[in-house]
Amino acid sequence: MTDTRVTVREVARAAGVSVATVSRVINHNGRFSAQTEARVRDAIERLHYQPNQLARGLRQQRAEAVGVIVPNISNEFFSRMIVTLQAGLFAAGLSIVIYNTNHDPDMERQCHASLAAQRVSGIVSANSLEDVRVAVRRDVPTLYIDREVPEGGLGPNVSSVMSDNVASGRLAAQELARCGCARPMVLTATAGFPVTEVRTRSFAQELARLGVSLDEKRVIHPPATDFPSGHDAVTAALDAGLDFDGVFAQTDRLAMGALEALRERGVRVPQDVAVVGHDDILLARFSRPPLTTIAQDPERIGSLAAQIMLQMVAGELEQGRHELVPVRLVRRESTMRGQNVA
Amino acid sequence: MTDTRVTVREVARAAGVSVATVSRVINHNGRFSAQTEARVRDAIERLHYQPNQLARGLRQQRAEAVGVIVPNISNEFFSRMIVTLQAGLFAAGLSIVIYNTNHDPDMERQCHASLAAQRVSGIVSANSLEDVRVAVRRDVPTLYIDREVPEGGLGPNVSSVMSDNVASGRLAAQELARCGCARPMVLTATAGFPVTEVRTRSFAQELARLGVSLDEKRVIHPPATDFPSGHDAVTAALDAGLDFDGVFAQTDRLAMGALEALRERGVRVPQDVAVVGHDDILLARFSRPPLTTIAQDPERIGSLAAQIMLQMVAGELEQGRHELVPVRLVRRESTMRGQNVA
DNA sequence: TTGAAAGCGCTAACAA
DNA sequence: TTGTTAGCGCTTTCAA
Repeated sequence: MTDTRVTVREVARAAGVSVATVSRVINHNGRFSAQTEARVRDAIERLHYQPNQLARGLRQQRAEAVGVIVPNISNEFFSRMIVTLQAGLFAAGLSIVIYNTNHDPDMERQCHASLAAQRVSGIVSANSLEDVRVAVRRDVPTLYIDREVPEGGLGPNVSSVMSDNVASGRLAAQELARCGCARPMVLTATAGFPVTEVRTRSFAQELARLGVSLDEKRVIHPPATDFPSGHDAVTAALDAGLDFDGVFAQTDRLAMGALEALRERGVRVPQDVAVVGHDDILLARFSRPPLTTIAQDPERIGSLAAQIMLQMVAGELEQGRHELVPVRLVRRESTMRGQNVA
Repeated sequence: MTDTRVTVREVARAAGVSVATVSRVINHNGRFSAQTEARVRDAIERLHYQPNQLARGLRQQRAEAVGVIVPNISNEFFSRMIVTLQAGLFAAGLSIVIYNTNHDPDMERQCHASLAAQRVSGIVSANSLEDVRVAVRRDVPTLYIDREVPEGGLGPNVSSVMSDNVASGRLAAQELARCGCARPMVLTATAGFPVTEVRTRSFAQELARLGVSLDEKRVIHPPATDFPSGHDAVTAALDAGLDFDGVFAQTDRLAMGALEALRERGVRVPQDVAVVGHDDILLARFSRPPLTTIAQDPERIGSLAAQIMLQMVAGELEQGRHELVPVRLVRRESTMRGQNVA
């Protein structure tokens, strides 16, 4: 069993060298003879020595850990992303410290304070509300997930990884157009959410290119992005007599709420209304009907994030990296109309 | 902006006191006049002082952090549990460091080594394969989730929290019996998984009490607990001509795979076969037909875990606490036969 | 190639 | 009530 008590001192004594030499061997620093190294490694092995990360961190002025801030880790997108992020960082000896903010700005401030106090080597911030300008003043490498970040002038300590949201909007537009939709509706997030606004814009643009116009009154901002919000928004739209024959819902949960509302009112999907979701969560293939959706790749995002974070921590980046991860359309029954069931 | 550079020294100087006094005020330790306290707090405020957790941890011989080891955080049960666990610990100033092991014993060893090196204050281990006897020798408080732990004699540093698995088995048995099932089948985990074995045993016992017997040949151990395993196991059972009229699947994913296999073969649920799942994941209400299942309460488990961990860390426990969290039957269409659609 | 020693920022024992 | 100081375990000059 790893004995918590052993220190460099013990190892040094056991190996018959100084603590400095032990440290050199551990960190591959400076020079030492092969013989010395062997003796030290042997002592480490025998004593089950575990370098104290607290002491090392104090000395180096930073912990071998990265902070991860997400709205809610039980969101499938984030939890899947974190799996690969964690694996990638762990392989390089970095641990991850996780916080959920539930989009609460105050909680977010507390998390950042806690991470500062822990002197983490970097911060991965997903979909945070925090002001980027504030972050830039910090000197700790920060990587934003799913977040529009001004590319230039932020220096080497700010990077970002996100899905190709322009492609998302475009693919959704193409799919609904292919279904022959003439009056498409959008269920998006609360107004002002950059990522979803990009998608909506791109959606409208591509529709226009295809000769379909997106009417402002059919762009709906539900209070949240969950199932009930989708359900209620569509129910309200039907009640208000809003006329639509296609839906682009910016989360699958919104889409599934929409499907339920439509079914309740006897509106047929895809015959009367075609529906495209976004994310491709596990649920999507089980909805009634199974949901066509724009799949994100959270695993890819996580491993890319790990890679970039490691580069930033190592000081290898002259400039922040800003990466777009491809999305793809997953066609299921909710858009299977005659013309595209090839 | 939190300035990373400020130390107790600066604060002490600014407040016109010694570093010891600053430390006392911060930690509510020892005595100090109200006036001194005010001056110190003021200085802390003005300088945006953030105590260095690395230094504090080194001095105290332990970090203000708890390690969390799970098979895979993208498993809904764990991610939901972690949300409340994290919140509960954060409120007490503890961060959580997370690892995924994917049930790999070697990875698990590495994680424990890493946590030891970080001198975490405690470890929450979910469904781990690690030997408890090994853990007992460690002096760090360890809390097992979903894990049978011998209650006595482990001392104050080992606790456990899990669902009431005996109740799970009983409820499933009652539900299938109520459906009139005479030849129930069980889809469980790989043999030797303690938690699921408890459920199976309790299931069989309650069935017996109700006059139904569980035939060994209808207890099936699929290779994994996911959708394909459930699908393949049921398909194989049908192919083998196994006769059954009810299924207790020990995860909802297994259950959903079973539903799909049954549908493919034209077996009607619930008319021909009634199905009960376990966990109540988000998906369960969307299956075809919607799945009756035994709901676990991961949020409750997480917050209880936080509470117990805090007690252990504070040294308030004479004995480890071993808590059972209630489960409940959520009845949906997969068991709605005439006799119990009340 | 190796060792001695300073010091990272903090807390706590001891003195005053 | 407050201050002085040792030392947690490590890395890294500086000297040898």
